[in-house]
Amino acid sequence: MAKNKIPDLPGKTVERLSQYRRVLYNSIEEGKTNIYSHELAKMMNLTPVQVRRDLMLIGYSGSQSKGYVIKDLIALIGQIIDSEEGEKIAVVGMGNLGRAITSYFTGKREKLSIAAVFDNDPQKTDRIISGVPCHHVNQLKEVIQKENIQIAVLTVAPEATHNVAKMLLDAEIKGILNYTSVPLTVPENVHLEEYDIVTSLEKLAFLVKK
Amino acid sequence: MAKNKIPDLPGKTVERLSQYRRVLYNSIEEGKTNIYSHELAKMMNLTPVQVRRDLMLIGYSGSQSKGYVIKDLIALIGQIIDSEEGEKIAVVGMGNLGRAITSYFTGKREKLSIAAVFDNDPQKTDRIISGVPCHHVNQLKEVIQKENIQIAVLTVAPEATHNVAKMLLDAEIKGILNYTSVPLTVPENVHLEEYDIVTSLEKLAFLVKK
DNA sequence: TGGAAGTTGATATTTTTTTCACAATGATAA
DNA sequence: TTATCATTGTGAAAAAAATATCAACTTCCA
Ligand SMILES: NC(=O)c1ccc[n+]([C@@H]2O[C@H](COP(=O)([O-])OP(=O)(O)OC[C@H]3O[C@@H](n4cnc5c(N)ncnc54)[C@H](O)[C@@H]3O)[C@@H](O)[C@H]2O)c1
Ligand SMILES: NC(=O)c1ccc[n+]([C@@H]2O[C@H](COP(=O)([O-])OP(=O)(O)OC[C@H]3O[C@@H](n4cnc5c(N)ncnc54)[C@H](O)[C@@H]3O)[C@@H](O)[C@H]2O)c1
Repeated sequence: MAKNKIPDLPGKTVERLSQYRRVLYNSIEEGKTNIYSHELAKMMNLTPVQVRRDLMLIGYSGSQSKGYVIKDLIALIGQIIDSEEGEKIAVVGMGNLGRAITSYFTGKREKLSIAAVFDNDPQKTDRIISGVPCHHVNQLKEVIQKENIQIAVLTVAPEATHNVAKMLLDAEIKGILNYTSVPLTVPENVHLEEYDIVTSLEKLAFLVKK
Repeated sequence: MAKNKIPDLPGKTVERLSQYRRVLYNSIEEGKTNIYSHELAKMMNLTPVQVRRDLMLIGYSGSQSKGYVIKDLIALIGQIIDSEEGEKIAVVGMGNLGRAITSYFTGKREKLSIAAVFDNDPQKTDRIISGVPCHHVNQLKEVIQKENIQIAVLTVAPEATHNVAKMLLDAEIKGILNYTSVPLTVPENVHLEEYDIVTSLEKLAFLVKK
């Protein structure tokens, strides 16, 4: 592994770093330049110690009097979690969810962009959707390799999940974010995240009934 | 607390129980009646020990020869995570995401239903969307209390988040699933879950670049 | 009949994640 | 100058989560 400047961070810390950056952008907009661990913690429903521990892990130091310098912290988080050249993303399945995600995400991050989307419905393909070209799914491998896309978001109809996943692996995708309710299994050199709103709601329902 | 039949389960176990049930439904459809821990584990990318541990926590016993009886297990998971009378949900913000979620979720679970949705755009209110009545947000408290809705999904425009959250708390909501990128803080008797696709994608990008 | 294979259930252990506790620092003001 | 205060950074402890290990049970088959 060539780049070894990246510390070996706990997964939870990586998620929080992304969230820290999000709220820090808001703070900048409000005109703040510095922030204390307890302020950041409050905004994220965490403890100040948790915040300091995370920042310690990425090697960032603040000052006791002024706290952390927001723009430096944002920059450092970027160095840690962004890739320098940027990372391209594909969304496969331009139904309700795929379109919602594409229109929401587009332009949100400098180093992460949705470079192509796919569907198998000719009504949707060969046009621009939310500023992104929509290709027919049978061009998936070609486009992914040409554009050097490494990450895919799966929002196809459930019954198409396994087929499309196979195509993605064949195109040597490196990470998949699976929103279909069909669980996937991938080789261990491919990173997989899954999310289902049903799980979140059932968890909430469980907590509420207690 | 009246109901004390509910074991005090780890949050992670609750999430997995919801997912077990989801894949078990699929297995039933494929004609299976019994399942071994290693099969369930494989489908969910877990270890068999993890599966057995979770089932132990809810007090379910299988047989060494036949494994677990799928329909019994589904029923028991239901007893644990579902509320008997069912739980009603509101979705606030009928934009792209709110509509995608509503159409996806409706009819998916017996004990969890989206009973009302809200928006502030007169073009969207006072009609049926994906089978659910859409009210103007200024009727939020009234409808939530009349329908006895305890859980809300927040998918409004970011700038409306705090206002709407305040209204939900005022209507004595018990759980909020927040999809806006604006972090919320709620009283501790209210349960809060947050999810943002940007976090998932940034985490994936981090893992991919390593 | 006996033993090999494969499974569950549970205790023990390890790993990961969070929290505690406090020394060190620097700013403030008496 | 010196005491006070709020803050950071971090080793140590605790809590939570995952994994290892293995006895006990069932089935099957030689
Ligand atoms: N994880 C969540 O929280 C969540 C929320 C909503 C929906 N979903 C899931 O996301 C998926 C999409 O949901 P939706 O509401 O957008 O459904 P949808 O029916 O609106 O969209 C599905 C899209 O997939 C396309 N498609 C079907 N087969 C395809 C194939 N082989 N190749 C390429 N595209 C194909 C269809 O043309 C359609 O555009 C479904 O699997 C649904 O279960 C998940
Ligand atoms: N968490 C995620 O992964 C994710 C993904 C996509 C979008 N989002 C967020 O979800 C929200 C909705 O996204 P979208 O793409 O559907 O946007 P959208 O603009 O399509 O929808 C927003 C809806 O909220 C309604 N609204 C605005 N103010 C309101 C108010 N005061 N009361 C009631 N309704 C109000 C609007 O009328 C509109 O229908 C945004 O905050 C967006 O940032 C999150």
